[in-house]
Amino acid sequence: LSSKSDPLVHHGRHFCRTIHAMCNIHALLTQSIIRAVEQTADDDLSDDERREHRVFKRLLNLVPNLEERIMTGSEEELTEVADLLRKGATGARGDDTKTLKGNILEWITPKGESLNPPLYRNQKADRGFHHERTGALLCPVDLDWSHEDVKKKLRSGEDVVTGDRWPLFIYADCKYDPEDPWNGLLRGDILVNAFKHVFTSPSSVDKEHKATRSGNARLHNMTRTSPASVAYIATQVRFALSSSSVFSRTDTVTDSERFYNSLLEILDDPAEKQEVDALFKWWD
DNA sequence: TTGACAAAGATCATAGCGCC
DNA sequence: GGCGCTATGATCTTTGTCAA
Repeated sequence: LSSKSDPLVHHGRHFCRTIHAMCNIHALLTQSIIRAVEQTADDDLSDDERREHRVFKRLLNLVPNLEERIMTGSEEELTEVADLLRKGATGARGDDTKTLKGNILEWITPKGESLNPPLYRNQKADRGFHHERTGALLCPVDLDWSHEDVKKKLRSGEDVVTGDRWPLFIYADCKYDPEDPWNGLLRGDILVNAFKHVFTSPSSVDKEHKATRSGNARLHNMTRTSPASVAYIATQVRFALSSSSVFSRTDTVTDSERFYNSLLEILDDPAEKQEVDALFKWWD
């Protein structure tokens, strides 16, 4: 076709955004093939392995002929396939990180007002807990940002926020109800805006139909939201609000990987199925 | 109806950084 | 000093618009 890059790169981009953003694709393929060859029974798998297997299934579903290609191909070909997918995945993540970095400021600025002190589109050092607005949004739900010593501890790093402590921005209207943690969960405005930004088109956030070309959702025939796509967006937003300039999965300050996984875990938990179903009905 | 044009996005290439 | 990753400017592609 007209595209010069390998279709696998393209699929890798979508894989990152909607299936799994934080995995080692080569390892995933290798492990999954081993399981397929040994015909491991489903009961013998650990929870993690079962999760991994689901990811693998979705990947096969996404990429035409992938199963045949990796099952019959050589070791070298497998490595090449994994590499192209990985390239697409990291590329997509980088691109999203970049564009959200500037645009997110428009969504966190109250209408008709400006931020005080101002934040800059191309600079992150002043964000995170150093700024009133981003600090309030990132503040873990178990703390109260309006307390001065809470702010102080978060700023100094005395209180380290790990990825499993959820920030306020993932709740609708930034209201967390300790009695009912599901109330408003993952329905925040910023999330919705960021989601549109990435999947529909950046311009679809404030105007209905202005885009002059098809966005990511259409490019990939995406018709529904999925747990991984929302978790991905939440992770991107969390990073965009933070003061760190480098996205790293393992970095202990941002702890993005744990955050992402903790969201996925909740959304995958059979015990929460009802709530999750309601949530995605809302999203669609 | 058509097709040139330019805007809007997607993707690519690479410099720079931290780590071993 | 090499290696792997990320950020970001540069480049390529697609699509809606508008005038003929």
